[in-house]
Amino acid sequence: MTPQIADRALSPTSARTQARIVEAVVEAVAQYGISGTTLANVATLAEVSQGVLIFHFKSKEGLFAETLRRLIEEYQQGWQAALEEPDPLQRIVGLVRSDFTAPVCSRKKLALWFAFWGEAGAQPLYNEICAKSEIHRYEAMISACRAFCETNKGETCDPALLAHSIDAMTDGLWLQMHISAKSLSRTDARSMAMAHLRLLLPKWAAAIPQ
Amino acid sequence: MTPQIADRALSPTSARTQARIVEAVVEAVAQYGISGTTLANVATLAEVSQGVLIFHFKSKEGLFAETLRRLIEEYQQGWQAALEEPDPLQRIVGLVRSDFTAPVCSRKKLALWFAFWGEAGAQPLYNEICAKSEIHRYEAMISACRAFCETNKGETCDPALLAHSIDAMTDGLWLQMHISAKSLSRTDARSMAMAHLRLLLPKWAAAIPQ
Amino acid sequence: MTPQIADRALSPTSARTQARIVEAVVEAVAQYGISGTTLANVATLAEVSQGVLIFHFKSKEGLFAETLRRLIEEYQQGWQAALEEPDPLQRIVGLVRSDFTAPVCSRKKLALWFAFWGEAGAQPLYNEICAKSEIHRYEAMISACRAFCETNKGETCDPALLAHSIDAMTDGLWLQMHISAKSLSRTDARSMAMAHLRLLLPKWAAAIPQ
Amino acid sequence: MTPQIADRALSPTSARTQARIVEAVVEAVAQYGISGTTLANVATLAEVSQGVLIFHFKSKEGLFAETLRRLIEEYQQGWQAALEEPDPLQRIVGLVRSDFTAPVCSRKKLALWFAFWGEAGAQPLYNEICAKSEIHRYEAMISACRAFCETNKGETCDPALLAHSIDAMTDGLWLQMHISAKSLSRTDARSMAMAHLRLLLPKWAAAIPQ
DNA sequence: AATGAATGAGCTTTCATTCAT
DNA sequence: TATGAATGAAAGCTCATTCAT
Repeated sequence: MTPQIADRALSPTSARTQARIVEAVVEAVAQYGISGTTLANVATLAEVSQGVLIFHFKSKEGLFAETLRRLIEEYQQGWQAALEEPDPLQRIVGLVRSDFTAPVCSRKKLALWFAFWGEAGAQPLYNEICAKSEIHRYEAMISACRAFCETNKGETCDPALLAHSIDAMTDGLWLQMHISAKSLSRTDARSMAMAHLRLLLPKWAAAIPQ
Repeated sequence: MTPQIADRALSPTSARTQARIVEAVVEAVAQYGISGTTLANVATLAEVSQGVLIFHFKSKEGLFAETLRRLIEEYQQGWQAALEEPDPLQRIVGLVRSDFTAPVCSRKKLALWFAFWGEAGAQPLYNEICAKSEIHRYEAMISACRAFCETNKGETCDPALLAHSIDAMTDGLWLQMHISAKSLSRTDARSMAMAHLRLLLPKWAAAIPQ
Repeated sequence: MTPQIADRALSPTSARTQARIVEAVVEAVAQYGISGTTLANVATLAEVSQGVLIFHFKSKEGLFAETLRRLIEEYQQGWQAALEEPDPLQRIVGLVRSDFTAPVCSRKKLALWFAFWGEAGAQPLYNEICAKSEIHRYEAMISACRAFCETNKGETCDPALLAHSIDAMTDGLWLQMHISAKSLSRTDARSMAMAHLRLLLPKWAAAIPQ
Repeated sequence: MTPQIADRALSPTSARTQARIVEAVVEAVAQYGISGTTLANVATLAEVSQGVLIFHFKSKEGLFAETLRRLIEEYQQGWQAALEEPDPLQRIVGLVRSDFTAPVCSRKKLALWFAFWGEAGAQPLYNEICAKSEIHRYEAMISACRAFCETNKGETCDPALLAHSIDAMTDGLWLQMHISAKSLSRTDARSMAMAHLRLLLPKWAAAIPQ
């Protein structure tokens, strides 16, 4: 969706090669960290020559940025599916649950997210890409919250507070899964997120699944 | 508390130099990220020669590890002060609030934490240091939660759930402060953490400060 | 015969570059000694960048080891030619004379041998490579000596003693040529080796050339 | 005999410290080779600070040169004892045997000799020191040989050839002991040297010991 | 499109030497 | 005399990038 060369269609061969390379970056970053990931070990993992990496992505930074974009893209496709749900509460539930699906929330993907967040403090490019995605996602969440509050006029219901609290809990659970001293499993984390949601919305607890 | 050479006292000169160097690492990592931090720019920031870095810390990795240890040490000294509080609930409150004090929760320190967490996925050494500290802190939190539940026998009160939920929220708020698309301030984050606590313990909400 | 990468054929370009580099190492060690030979001066002598040295030989030690292997290889090809001689005595003579040919016994090559032998006391790798080659060569000498003694049944003739004595004399002459206080020439050394041989085998003196 | 500071007597303390340092150099060179010997590991072995090395020997090269001088000095004191023998043949025998005494011919000392000879190709200073010592020793040997030939007028006897052959054999045996693929013992080497002498002087074989 | 040898700037590290104490 | 922290030049090595093929 955000290919490197936007104005020209990629040949199928190129697309396949690029996908393979990005996959190798994911593997390398998870294995060696961002500072330990070199074009050489990416090339080895992708079983291509070093030259093609530059050929397709122009520079190492370009390769990393593209990898981040695809990571975000995949994440986005996950949560956007939840938006089709007509009921606002179920939309909120769907958004939260999408953060704990297997492809999004694997050990490898979490390592990738934290690797980029770790660098984001210093690399404005990553920061910007991450921030844009986060805003996008937050917008979806808060509009679901707003819709939910609308439908429950009698109750005091602050959509912003709700959205922030939900997002913070999700992010925190991701961090705990990543550092994993307590080795929190994906499903345990999801259960905790749901429990938090029930705590936030005690009146609708029955409608919120495990 | 965790000096580099544990079995021999450092000369005051050495201690001062080492402190200056570690300070420079903090600055450099916050500014350039872990992968952009070189011995050269650390030496420049500390206004010492590159040689002393190795002289005192043996290697770049040793320097980073020592920096991480001191970061954790500082953090720990913050939350351990809260343990002196006799009332369990106030101990919990104190632990949470200590995560949002200025020295622990500055933009620079957050960048440092996330830089290390980003690398922790790949660097077993960092992972181990972080994990050990996290366990230590979690122990303090859960024992406060247990004591709190003890004193409130009538209520259903799961100390583990309580502790996990509190920690997850704190971690999530740190992450949001770091990525900062919504530019969450330290005091706002603290307020949200307190609100979350009141939500978890509605019966004691009045005893939980802003 | 002992290429760096044994399981894959080198491209002609690589082979040429590697040969050039090894040649430069020989020059550098002869000129500056092992401890004075740096990747920088090898690169300068070979007129290549420092990077290629590592690219082709992985490390400085790898480069030195390969140089030693090629030195031995060249030496070996010299003495193995002598083995084709059918007469055992002439085979012995041939082996001895091969130690004093121009390519094997130049000032530069001697400097190289002694540089490696000097380090061999401390570097197990060099020691092993040297020892293996020496055993190989000694095997050739002693089997020639055994064959010679066989054909001269009447005489008392200890092949091991003969072989050891010949080798010791050769080695000693090499050392004297290297330290060269008396500036012993290659041909003078060869004459002395031949004289020593005639002394050891007085009955066959006439068959042993100058 | 050749102290670093010739014009001023050393204090006993200094002399002791210097001796200890030189001993450490011997150890270090035998263990790590010349290129692996640093002031740091010499200081560690000698259990002194790095500063004193420079204080006493001015530079690393000065330290090495002094070590070489003391090595030679010790060697010289060994063979000069043999000169007191009135009989020329026994003087020759004594000179040869002095090359195979325990202090002169240990694994460590041989490593030292070859380390310096290895560098002598490139370091004029070492070369000069070695050469001077060698000439000195050769003078002693050839004058013994001349005296021997004098007393045996009837025989053809070339003192230079004799001396060269003896020295070459000794040097060769040293080299073989150093590389030691065949693990030649000191006493075996001495026996071979004696056998060589008997071969050179068959008429006097009975007077030449094992 | 793809390769892989080559480059060269810059990295981490080493180490002889200096110097305040 | 002796120490050991500090220096700084230079070492070995890494790695993003280039380019002839």
